[in-house]
Amino acid sequence: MSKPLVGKPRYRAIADDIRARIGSGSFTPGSLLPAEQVLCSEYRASRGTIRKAVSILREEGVVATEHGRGTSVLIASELTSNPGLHPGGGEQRTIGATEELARLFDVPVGTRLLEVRLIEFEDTKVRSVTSTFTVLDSWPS
Amino acid sequence: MSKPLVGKPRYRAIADDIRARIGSGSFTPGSLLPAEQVLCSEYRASRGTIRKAVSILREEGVVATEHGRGTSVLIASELTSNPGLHPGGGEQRTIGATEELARLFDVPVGTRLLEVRLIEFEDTKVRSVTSTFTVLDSWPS
DNA sequence: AGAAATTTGTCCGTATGTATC
DNA sequence: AGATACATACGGACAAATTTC
Repeated sequence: MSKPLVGKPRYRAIADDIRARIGSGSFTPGSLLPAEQVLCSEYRASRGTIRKAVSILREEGVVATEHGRGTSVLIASELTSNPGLHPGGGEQRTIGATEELARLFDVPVGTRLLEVRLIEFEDTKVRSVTSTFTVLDSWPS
Repeated sequence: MSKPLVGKPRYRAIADDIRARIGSGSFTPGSLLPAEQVLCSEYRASRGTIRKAVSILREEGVVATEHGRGTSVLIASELTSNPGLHPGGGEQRTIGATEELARLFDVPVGTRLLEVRLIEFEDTKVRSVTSTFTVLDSWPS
């Protein structure tokens, strides 16, 4: 771990750590994350805290969870080179379809989507944010 | 209440009920939702379940929560006439800024945003989804 | 087919911390 | 300072879906 863990909630620190492990290749796309019980032991945290951490990554489209099966890693080391969604940062990235987007596209949750983001500025202030999503391929297969 | 509450988790049934109460005008924009403790009593549910229900409405941009203050209603009976985000449904709605959008716009979470959604079809299949967000006004003041 | 083990989902209760009024 | 209200974290229990044997 070797994380400060100060100033932010444990569930967020854990989410950051898991995200980093995905980015570094410790967890590879298509594979399953360790079970919640295992993560509880590893991080010495309760299941609720672990589930909250994983839910963050799920929201980000980094992983997708299936009842009774486990949580799959969706994206790879793109994470490290992925500039994210900050103003002035990169303008596109791949994500796993969230529940809402999956419903719109009528594809399974976790389907890889390309997000292209356009940010319109007014001076230094953000005036509008536009995101366009398209399906890249299907997932799991 | 008088709800079936079957086939869906209690936290979702409760979220649906609160959303309906907002839509019907029982809870008006700008006012605070009853405290979590009160909702616990009303729905005879644990605090975790109530918090999960409220978090759904927060994700939807229907309400915004402030630590130590309470949860404010953001939108009004638009809810009932608001077609939402289904393909073929309406194309715009107002939401409260989620954490990510708030960061991009550099405004407080819950700031009212206008979302305009454009859905491109290929035959009957959705090819792309584009959402544009702009700031409507500030919140709380 | 079916039983058992695994894994995530839901729900409860409690305690403590932190922000606001 | 005190009261109120949300945030975080723990623990336990059972249900539901999947996989494995």
